[in-house]
This record gives sequence, structure tokens and C-alpha cells, in this order.
Amino acid sequence: MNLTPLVQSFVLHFGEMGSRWGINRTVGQIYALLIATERPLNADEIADALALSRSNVSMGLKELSSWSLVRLQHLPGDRREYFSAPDDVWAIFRTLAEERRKREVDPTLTMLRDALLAAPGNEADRFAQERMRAMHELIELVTGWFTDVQRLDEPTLKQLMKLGATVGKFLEFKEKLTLGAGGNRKRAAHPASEP
Amino acid sequence: MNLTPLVQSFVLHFGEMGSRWGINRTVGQIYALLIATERPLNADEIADALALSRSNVSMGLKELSSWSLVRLQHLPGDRREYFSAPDDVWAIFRTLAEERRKREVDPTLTMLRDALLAAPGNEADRFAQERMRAMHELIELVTGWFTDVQRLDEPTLKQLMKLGATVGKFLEFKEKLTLGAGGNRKRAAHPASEP
DNA sequence: CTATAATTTCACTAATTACTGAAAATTCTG
DNA sequence: CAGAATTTTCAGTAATTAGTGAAATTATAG
Repeated sequence: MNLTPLVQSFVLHFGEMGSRWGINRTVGQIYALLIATERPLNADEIADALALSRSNVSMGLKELSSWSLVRLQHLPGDRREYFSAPDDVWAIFRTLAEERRKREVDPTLTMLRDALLAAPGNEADRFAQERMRAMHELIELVTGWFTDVQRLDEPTLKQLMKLGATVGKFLEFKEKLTLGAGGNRKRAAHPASEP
Repeated sequence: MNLTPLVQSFVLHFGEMGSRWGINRTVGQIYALLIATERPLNADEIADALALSRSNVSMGLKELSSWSLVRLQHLPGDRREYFSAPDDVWAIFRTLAEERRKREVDPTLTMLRDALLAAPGNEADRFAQERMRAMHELIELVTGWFTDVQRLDEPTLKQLMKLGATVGKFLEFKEKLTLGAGGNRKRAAHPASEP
């Protein structure tokens, strides 16, 4: 297979970008190709299109699978495995965020929690723990918010994004109501509520 | 200088984590040390505490500076440069997000925009462009939202995070009002509004 | 301006990570 | 179940990235 210049540049860009993240060039390129191509591709087609060894593609696809980023399917009358990316970019984004959380954030939270349990040996420890506490709080807040918001359907999510900082104004407004007049209306619920 | 076990494990963890991001182990360790230590440190102290060469520390600090993650200051009667991390974790988080946007997201947006300008040569291109369009839209929305929200002060931000998906409910409610009864109240503004 | 302290640069080496081809393992077909 | 097709593994090599010490540069004190 022979890539058009358009797809070519898309693929190359993602290769470069991939290496800035934990993901390596090859994996980035493979995924870009899958995203940009309508029909599912088999490993040989990918290897051919990107000029990579078959084994390298196998490893790359394995990596992508471990991130739950590709769908594997079979074509009738063809024994080979065909791969494709989800066609909803929001789904890709969510999966990516979810996986990074598992791999990068959760271990950090665990480490922080352990560190916070220990009795500080001296003033230095005391200070370090205070920083860790703040960091732990921030991470919990952000990730909690994220899992919460992840559950929203796409249109609502889009709307929410478009709102932007307006939400802040809504909050300030609510604040005033709560603080100002003695009475307050519905109180905002905690995160992690029912669907 | 001799690290306490508590700080030690914090530093080592960030070293490991750092390498999962673009940042290398040394840089991760240096920053963790700065975060966990109350007083500013000079390069020799860092090199000593982490058992790194002086030159390596110099490079690491340079890297951190380029990310605007450290403050440089001078102590009276001491010619050496002293470094410290901001003491507000939210500020660190914002800086990090901002820098990553500049380095990783903006170039991608540019690439996508260019690709979208080109006239599709064939059906494959047409499809690829459609995917790129969706991706471009998503990135614009998310980053736009982010810069918007970044402007909020910390307490409001915290509140917003705590709200979580409740905001979604607020939106649904608003939706009903707008669609249901002919009249609607204040309409939500666009992003990027005044302070 | 000179001497010294402090920092940075850079060529080199070490360590890590990526990639390949050959061989092994798995899966499917007849 | 034999044989072919397909995928995976893995040891070896290539490429990249990280880290060091010596030398060069910059800054400051006297």
C-alpha cells in the first residue's frame, strides 16, 4: 500500500509526537494509520505501508491492544487479523485518559498515601508530607472530577466544554445565594453520584 | 545532604514516573527534591543529595527552567544560585499543562489545520480528513475549555472539580428549560470571555 | 584587571530503548 | 492430524538518549 501525502504527514507527525509521550514512534505511526484509514488493516498491510518489519508491527499492535485502543476483527474468508481504531475520537480520548490514569496516576496516589501514613521523623519530613498532602488532594480532585465527567454522553460533554469558565460564574452566583440571603436552594451534591 | 526515607521514596518514585512522560529520570528526581524541600537548594546540594554529577544537575535545572517550573533566587552573601519549586501545587499543575499544550498540542493543531486546508485527492484522503476534522474539533474544544478554566482562582477551581458530573445535570436542566417552555432565561456565553 | 568561584558546554561513554530476522508457537484448513 | 498460514517471541544489533568529567565560559570579589 502506498500512502497519500496527506496521510503520510499525519502518520509522521504522530510518530514524532508519540515519542514525546511514553509511546514510541512506531506505535504512534501505526495508530495514526489506523485512525486515518477507513477499512481495517492487517499487520502485513501496516508493515508494508509504514516500511516496518512484520515483528515490529506485531509488537506495536500488542502495545496498542494493551491500551485498549484498537479493535480486532476478522474478515470473512480471511484468516488474518484486521485492526481498526474506534471511529469516535472522544472514545479514543477517554480511553487514553483512563489508561494513563491507571498507569501513571494511580501508582503515584498509592505512593503518596503510604508516605502520608508514616509518622514524620523530623521537620524536613513534616514539610515534605505537607507538600505531598496538597499534591494528593489535587490529584484526587482532578481524577475524581474526570471519572465523573467521563460518564457524560458526548453531546453533554461538548456543551460543557463550550461553557468554559462560565461555569465559574455560575458557581460564584450560587455562592452569593448561599452566603447572602439566609436561605439556599438545592445544594450541590458530592461527586460520584448515580447515573 | 542526606535524604530521609520519606523524601527518598518520593524522589525515586518521581524519577521512575518522569521517564514515562517525556521527562527523564534525573529531571524528575531533581524536581521531586525541590518540591519536598522547604528551603531553596543550590546545584551542588542537589548533586550531592541525589548522587548525580554536577553537570547533569546543571542540565536538569536548565530543562526545568525551560518548563518554567523552578524559581531561581540568590541568598545574601552567597554567589551560588538557589532553586525552588512553587509552593502551590495548583500553580505547578497549571504550568505543566500550559507547557505541554505549547509543545505537544499546538504543533498538532497546526498540522491538522494544514491538512484540512488541502483538497482531498481521493476517497482515502476524504476519509482521513474527516477524522482529522473531528480530532481538530475535539482538541480545540478541550484546550479552549482548559485555558478558560485556568483563569479561575483556586477556590473556585476546587469547587468546580468537586461538582463533578453535577454540572452535567445542570446542563440537562438548562436544556429542558430552553427546549421545553418557549422562553429561556440567561443564555450561556461562549468561551473566552472577559475575566 | 586578576584570581577565584560558579556554571555551562561538549565530546565521550554508559545505559536504555527500538527494531529486525530467524525460529518457535499458534491457529486454522482440509 | 498433517501441513500451511499467521502471529509471536526473542536474541542480537542498531539507534537513541542519559550521564560524566574535563575544559571553556561567565560572573563576582578584591
